[in-house]
Amino acid sequence: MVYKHKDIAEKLIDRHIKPSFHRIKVLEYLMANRTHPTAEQIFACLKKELPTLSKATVYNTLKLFVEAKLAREITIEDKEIRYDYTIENHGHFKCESCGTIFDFKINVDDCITEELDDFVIKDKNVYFKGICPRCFSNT
Amino acid sequence: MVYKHKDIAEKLIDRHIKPSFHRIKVLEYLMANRTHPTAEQIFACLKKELPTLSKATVYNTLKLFVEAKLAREITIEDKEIRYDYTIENHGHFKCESCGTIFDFKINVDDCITEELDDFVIKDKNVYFKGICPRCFSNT
DNA sequence: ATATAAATCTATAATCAATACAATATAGCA
DNA sequence: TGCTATATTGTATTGATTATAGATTTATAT
Ligand SMILES: [Mn+2]
Ligand SMILES: [Mn+2]
Ligand SMILES: [Zn+2]
Ligand SMILES: [Zn+2]
Repeated sequence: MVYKHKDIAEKLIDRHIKPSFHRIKVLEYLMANRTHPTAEQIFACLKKELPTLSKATVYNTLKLFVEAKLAREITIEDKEIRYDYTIENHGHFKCESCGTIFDFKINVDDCITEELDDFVIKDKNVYFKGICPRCFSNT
Repeated sequence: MVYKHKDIAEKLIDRHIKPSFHRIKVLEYLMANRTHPTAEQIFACLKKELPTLSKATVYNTLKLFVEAKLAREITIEDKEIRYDYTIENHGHFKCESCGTIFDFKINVDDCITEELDDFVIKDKNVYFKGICPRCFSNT
């Protein structure tokens, strides 16, 4: 899928973020690469195209996006934060063999008790780990 | 609850871990403090009682425990790993205001689809974030 | 009991993602 | 054009975790 810069800029404006060129490029990357990349991966890839890009900008931009709910952080591994453009509720499965993070449908609201009735829930994450079918069949 | 060192040693032997004095103390701490402490917190507290204790020993010991499924890692925050003696499936809610991590009952198996049927699931974590009732009423 | 080997522990250095910060560049506007 | 606020850069720093090597304790054998 290819996104027009104008449309991406509009998404940023909707969230009251000024659509600078770098911000558009980072958001474009997230929209086009639904692989739950790390800040490092985003930086390395965009750096080729934008030689002056700074790592700090990538970190700053991603933090902005998360605050604006344009992206979500995946902390399935303590080592590194991964970023997901898809906000809608879904779970993440990380294959311990190949490292791939898969999405899966889940509706946790269906299985929580009234225990949390008085809690203000702002963020929900479901993280599974194990072996993916491809890695499992290669053993 | 107070635990006897002999009983704790047995738990370690069951998992094929030699029950050294320091290992017993760390496990005792985890059993007595179900507050999801960090390695740093465990170290700081035990250090008072065991002046020669090294931070590396705490880290090594915790890693051993996790591998042996005597404890589980909570990576709800990317900043730090927290440790939980309670293995049985339950969710974690972190209050963004006071930092407390609450346990809650949840059975995710009830709400996953057949999407993951071919995946080998070794670890399941449910992390919620928001504001706890106490902090909410103090605003 | 003493020697030898193995396991455990300590202390310190190294790692590395993330953050802080100060300097520079850019964009929007009078 | 200049002014001001915002965005970006480059680098220094942080801080949790890991690696490593030597010291100490524990176990085993003679
Ligand atoms: Mn996802
Ligand atoms: Mn818990
Ligand atoms: Zn895999
Ligand atoms: Zn609270």
